[in-house]
Amino acid sequence: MDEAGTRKIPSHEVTYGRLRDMILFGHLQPGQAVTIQGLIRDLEAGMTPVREAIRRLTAEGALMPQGNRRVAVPELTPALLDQLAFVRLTVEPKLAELAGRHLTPALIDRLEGIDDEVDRAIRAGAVSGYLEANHAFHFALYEASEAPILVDIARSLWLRFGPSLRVVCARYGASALPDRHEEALAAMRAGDQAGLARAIENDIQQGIDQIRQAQAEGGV
Amino acid sequence: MDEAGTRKIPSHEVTYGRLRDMILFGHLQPGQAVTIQGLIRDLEAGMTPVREAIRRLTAEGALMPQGNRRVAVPELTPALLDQLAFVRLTVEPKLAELAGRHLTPALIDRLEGIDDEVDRAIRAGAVSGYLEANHAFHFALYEASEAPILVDIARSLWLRFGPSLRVVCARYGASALPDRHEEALAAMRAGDQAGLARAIENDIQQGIDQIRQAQAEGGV
DNA sequence: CGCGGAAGAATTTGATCAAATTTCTTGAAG
DNA sequence: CTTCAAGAAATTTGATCAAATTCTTCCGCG
Repeated sequence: MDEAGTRKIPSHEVTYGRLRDMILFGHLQPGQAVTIQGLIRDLEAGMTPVREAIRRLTAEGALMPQGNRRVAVPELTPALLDQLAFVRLTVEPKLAELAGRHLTPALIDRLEGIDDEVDRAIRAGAVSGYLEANHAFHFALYEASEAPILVDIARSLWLRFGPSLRVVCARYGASALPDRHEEALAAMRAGDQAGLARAIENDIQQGIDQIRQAQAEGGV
Repeated sequence: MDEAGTRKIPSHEVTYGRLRDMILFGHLQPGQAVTIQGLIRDLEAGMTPVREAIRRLTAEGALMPQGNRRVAVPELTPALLDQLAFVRLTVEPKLAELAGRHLTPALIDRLEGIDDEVDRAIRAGAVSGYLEANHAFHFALYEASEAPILVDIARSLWLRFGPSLRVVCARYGASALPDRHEEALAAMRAGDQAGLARAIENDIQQGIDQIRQAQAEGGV
């Protein structure tokens, strides 16, 4: 048998996934700096995997080179949020519409199951659980679009969005969060692609409005 | 304080830039594989810089992991081109419109100078010169938008577009290529932001049509 | 006798780590 | 306030190990 190590997945992939999730689900706050040495300690990984993970996430916009040799989670200014909103509201409804053409009953069932998790997390006030289940719902749907370039772009947008969303959740609680998924699921069952795209658009718009409101109230 | 510093550029940045330009300007063909060892030889760089350059460009969609351990320049299928077209036609006219709000006479002069280079390259049939000058024109404009997220996305799209564009140029010659830049420059001088966005949209549409036509005729 | 395929060896390539070097930051002294 | 030195962090090279591809050889079959 094999020994303890899973040799199938390279260490740099694992390290990338861990760091990505830390950013995506808000375990690193906007503005927070990351160092190679610090991640070597925290993630218990070697230097090469950590370096590559940082480079990848920098290329995806999840990290930004700050000044000379530092890298940090970027803060979402109102101007940046406008740009994010513009692209998200273009790309993600399109993904939903495309996905609507390839939906199977099995996938709809799976999405309902994920949405149940979202609801449970909201009722329990579990911020991390909400963020992860909400992400899972959207990307399980988007993957069905069979449009890898659009999915890539959506991933990058979510990485830029995640840290700030976490801050909002922590401030106002998870109960005030958007869940237009019922609307989306109804459209899926009805085979209504345009309605599905609209439901996703509303869901996204609501999340963006939450962050805009939080920004207006100060303290990012 | 001291003059615009001669900050030393790390080797991995230089290596990234070189490899990126090789892809962007079609010196690597669609489907062509790249190896770490090969790039160490060709770019005369160390292993770490090459690895990081590959990771970054993979994250940007300029390279794709092929099967088990290889990475290659992805081929642009009709389905992928549709996705690219959708996002390019959304993001780049928007970039043009935003840039239109920050145009200065100096920048317009500079863009005219770059467009002269484009024309010269077309008349000379210089494919590489055309690709580089055309890229310079668009991104000199886009940079003025002060919308870094949209610029990032546009860069990623161009990286996915470049190799196939080169193939089309090489096949039909550079003289059949789009140059709606005059239209764009006229709109800039008139302060017509909507017209500028339309001109850029036409320019992009023309480039996409060229590749669609080439794909329809076979041989990527 | 020639052809084809499979098994195994050799070479190439990728992944990871550790050490050496360079560069930047920081804090104290002039 | 500037300058210099010490320390920490990032960069880079080289070495080592693991995985995969390629090449070779040999056996069986037509």
